[in-house]
Amino acid sequence: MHQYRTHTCGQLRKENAEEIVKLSGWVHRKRDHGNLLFVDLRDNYGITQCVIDTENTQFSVLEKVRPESVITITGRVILRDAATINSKMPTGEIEVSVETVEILSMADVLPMQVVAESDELSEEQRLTYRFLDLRREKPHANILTRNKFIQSIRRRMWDAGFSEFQTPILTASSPEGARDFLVPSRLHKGKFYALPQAPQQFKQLLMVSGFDRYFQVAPCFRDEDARADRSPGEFYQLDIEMSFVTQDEIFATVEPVIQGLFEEFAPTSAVSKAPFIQIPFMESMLTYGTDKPDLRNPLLIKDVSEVFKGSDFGIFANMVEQGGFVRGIKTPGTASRPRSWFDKMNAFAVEKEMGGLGYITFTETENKGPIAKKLDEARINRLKEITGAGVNDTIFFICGKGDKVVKFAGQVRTLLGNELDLIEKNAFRFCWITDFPFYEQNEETGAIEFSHNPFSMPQGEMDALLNKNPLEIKAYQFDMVCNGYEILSGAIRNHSPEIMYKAFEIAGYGPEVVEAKFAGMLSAFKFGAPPHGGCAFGIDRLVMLITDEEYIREVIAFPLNQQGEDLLMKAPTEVSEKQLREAHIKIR
RNA sequence: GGGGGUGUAGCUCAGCUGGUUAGAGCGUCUGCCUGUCACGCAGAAGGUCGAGGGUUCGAGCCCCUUCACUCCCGCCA
Repeated sequence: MHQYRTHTCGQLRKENAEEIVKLSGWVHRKRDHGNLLFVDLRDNYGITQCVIDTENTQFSVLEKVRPESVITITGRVILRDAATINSKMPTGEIEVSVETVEILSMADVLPMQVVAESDELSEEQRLTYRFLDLRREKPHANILTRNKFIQSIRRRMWDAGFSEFQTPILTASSPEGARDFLVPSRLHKGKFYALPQAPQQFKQLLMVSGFDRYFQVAPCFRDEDARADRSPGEFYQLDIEMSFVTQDEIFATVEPVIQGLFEEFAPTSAVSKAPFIQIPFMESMLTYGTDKPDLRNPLLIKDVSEVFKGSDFGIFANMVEQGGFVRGIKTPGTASRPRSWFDKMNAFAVEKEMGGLGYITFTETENKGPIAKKLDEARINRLKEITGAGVNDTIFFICGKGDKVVKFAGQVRTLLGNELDLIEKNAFRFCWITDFPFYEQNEETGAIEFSHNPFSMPQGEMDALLNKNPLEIKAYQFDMVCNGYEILSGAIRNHSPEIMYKAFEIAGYGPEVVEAKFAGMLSAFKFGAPPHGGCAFGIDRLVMLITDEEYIREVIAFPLNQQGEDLLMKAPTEVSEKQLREAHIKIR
């Protein structure tokens, strides 16, 4: 019987000495000493050193084999001399003395070096020859980690009483949200399917169908541009939905899953313990200048507008008078920093077209900085009280108006945290962001629009829609954030047709629009719908966090490049006239 | 849609103020080498300097156009 191997290349140990074994794999490295040749043979499981000398007639065969060729070696396992043991390799105490060699697949001269560090290769090369790239240690390990991670997700979800479902890939274009990928219909001229941006409506329909606890490792498709932490085109999410739940019950269900996953896959890192802290959206925007706060950064933004109101520091006082604000960030122990450092911080603000970055520094003897002289002692004391600043500390000020400046304060917080090396190392810090506004006002048109997700339930339900200022209504809408990355988004859904009609009416849509857009959902909600809610984790982003990768491509086997192209398979591509004709498509 | 960066040997890059025949490391090929493990030593081949146009006595280098890749903003309910 033909056989490719008796062991893998990561398997043999000194206990196997004297066994006749057969190994198959890739030629990782060759070290040719003329009359003695070492070949490192590599497979998915490891590397084993094989050795042959000129007494064996197959020496010349092996000598001519190029790196990355696939070969089978038969030979005897021998113990290495003490002096030649390689303690860096799990198989380093033995080697295989080659008896026969079979070449299964000779490799051509390589277009890129497989034995190289990732950062020595260009993205273009790596993606064009992804099959070579994925042979390399780190990319290979990342994809296997992803496998184990998803395996663990499934086990944890099943253990928590969830069932896994599959929902359609060919579905209807959804009117809200991202751009759809469209698929033309052959049978229905002029009509299109869309790939799902998320299984949102289907998982809600499953709840109406009485399934109670749903999850799916769901492929999602959005025709939007890429970022370092956002794969273009497609990504996977852990999609979850539950019936008869409150927001707190969703939190309590999800927290142990995510905590457990991070403790399992990042065992040497500090991981937040459930329950995770909850930060209302408005508070997050004030204190962190973002709705994705990195809690590893200890710096906090405080509103100090009251201190400057009516003060002699005209720029700030006037801004507060005009409805603006002043925010302060205390940085501990920075009083002795040279002037050039403060200039550098200021330059950052100028670069962002934010005027500048004011500051007061407190020493034993004086309050330094141009702003300090304009404030009386009472105001200075109030500043110290609000920010917690004391001797040797500096307060940086951000002054202005509007959303852009709120976010700028967040950028300053991040900059200062990095500059002062205050970011907690080797830690995963989780929090919930809650109470997102249900509506927001379009800055240009003044129109009331959904700020997030029209499927979520407004807090206060119908009563709030009827009696509150729309801009003050919160949604049962939440995110989970880890180290500055949004890793989950979720909501308690709106399962009431009446509330849905009213919610859309406030956003300027009549019932005919709701019926046209969400016919299936509305129909389902009219025949007995359980209150339900759920959420979705970005799986790629989670794997990126646990593998400590900066780019999401590193944890996806075959990612598209930034232009949404597959350089290996050459997608997207033109198609034949016949295919176009059948799809009723004409290219302009 | 907008902004930044990069493009020189198969790969990763250097190339000064515009000036002789465009360099290095790795890889490839040839020769030597029986204990290496990023083996070593000697040698060789390998270039449309992304493409097109311009300025100049002279362009890898300056200018214009264009293409590709990459990062960011917009966008991502």
